[in-house]
Amino acid sequence: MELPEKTRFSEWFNELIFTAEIMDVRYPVKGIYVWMPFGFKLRRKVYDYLRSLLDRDHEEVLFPLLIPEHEFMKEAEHIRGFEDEVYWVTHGGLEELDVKLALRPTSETAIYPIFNLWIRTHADLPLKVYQIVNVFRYETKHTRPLIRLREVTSFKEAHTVHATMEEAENQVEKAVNLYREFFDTLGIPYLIFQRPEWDKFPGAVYTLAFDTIMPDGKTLQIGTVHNLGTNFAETFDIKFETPDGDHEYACQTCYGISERCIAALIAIHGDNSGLVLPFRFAPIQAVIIPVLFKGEGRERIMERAEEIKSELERRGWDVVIDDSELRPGAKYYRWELKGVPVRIEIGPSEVENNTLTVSFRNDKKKFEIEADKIHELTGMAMENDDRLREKSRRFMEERIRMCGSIEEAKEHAGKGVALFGWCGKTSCGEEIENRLESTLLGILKGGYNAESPGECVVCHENAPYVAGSARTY
RNA sequence: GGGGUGGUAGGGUAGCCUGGUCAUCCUUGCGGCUUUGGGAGCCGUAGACCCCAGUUCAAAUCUGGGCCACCCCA
Repeated sequence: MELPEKTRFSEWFNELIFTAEIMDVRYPVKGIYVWMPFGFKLRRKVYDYLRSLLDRDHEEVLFPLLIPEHEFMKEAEHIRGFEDEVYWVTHGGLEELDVKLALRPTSETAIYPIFNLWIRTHADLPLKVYQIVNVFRYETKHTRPLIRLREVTSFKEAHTVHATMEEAENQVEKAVNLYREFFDTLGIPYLIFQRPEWDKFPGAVYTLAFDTIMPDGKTLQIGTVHNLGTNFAETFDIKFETPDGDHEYACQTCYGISERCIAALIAIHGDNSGLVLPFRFAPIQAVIIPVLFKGEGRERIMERAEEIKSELERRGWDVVIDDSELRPGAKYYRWELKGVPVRIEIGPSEVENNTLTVSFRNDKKKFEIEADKIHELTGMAMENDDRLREKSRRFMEERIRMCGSIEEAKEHAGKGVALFGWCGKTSCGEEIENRLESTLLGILKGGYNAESPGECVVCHENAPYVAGSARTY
């Protein structure tokens, strides 16, 4: 029952996911897991928020899971990027299908043939839609819950279409800002990189990616934004009539976030006692623990607990009273494991003095407040979340280092993100990957302030860019 | 991509080498008594040899294959 220490991150994470009842990891197919009720509530709160951000200027749609082979095979680069990992539906019952159907690994080739029908003139643009769906990838190595999955259950993908490249670039920036807001609210710090040519989304002109640093120093890609230019428009013949009557290919973007955001949320905030969750996203925001003694006003304590519960619920909190038969200490451990941000204890003394004993999950310090100051708890919970965010940011920044030499970068890329000057040439980029034995994340575009030292860490020629490298998930 | 280790109850394990008695222990679940301000105790009870084939009078144990998990290296 004892959770491994967080310093043994991999074990800690796997164990926590299961014991905190986020996911049941026992589903008998590799890389496929079950969302349990508690985990699903967490997912829902996070995705409701993500939805609310997108709903500002996107429309939600739902495209089919199955993609006919001839559509999937249209975009050459795209196919090459995914062919190793696509699941195919080849049979209907006992009959072999004439047209094989791909389980979407991502939905470009499902959506864009229909965009071709939807888009006629400049008045149809810009078009901005998103969907939250499951996608399938036949991962061959090391699957793990929430991080490397064969069925990604929570893929939010947005797809936009624009008249000009400039507008598409603009949209990329908007998407980046939207993701910034999302991760800032979750308290997940990030670095933004423009991925190297060989690591961009298959079919994209360029790819920006959000990476966060996990407790073991490896980075986790938690969001991507792609400028597709006219690459897919040319393949799927997505054209529009301009005001002048010409026909031009549209420019597209797409950007995605998966349940890796929840992996990051858990990994970054959690501690040796279990989950730590920001108030806003906690499935249970407060637990009330009645402390009952034999014959000492049990009914009065339970009544009081109910009153406090209703009071908090009126303020929109999700509250649980733990009236199980466990002793109070056992209950504390249980709810700390589950990351409940606020704990309120009510016993004979609280009833008598009209107070509440409160403890926040973060720092675990207990204190008393007057019961009629209960309205102050929301503000305190928010301040607590601010501290969580700061702590996470500090953690990340401690693991980023500007490195002046290959040797230094290699040393540091095993512990966090090594930054260095890069001329931008592919040959130097490849040499960096080989010599550092880690992944070149790309050109730093945000999330951390760093100036280029002026020369490339490999060729020592002029380096306009700061690039980063790390071991990655 | 390469290598290694393993799969026994809901979770964690012993037994396996050397085939043969009621498959070990901890934990969890359930019922009861007692207790409750940081993981209580006692009594009772339930629950397992990953799947498929093979060898054998007999397989958790040996052999082959499959599925799954974990670790190390690239």
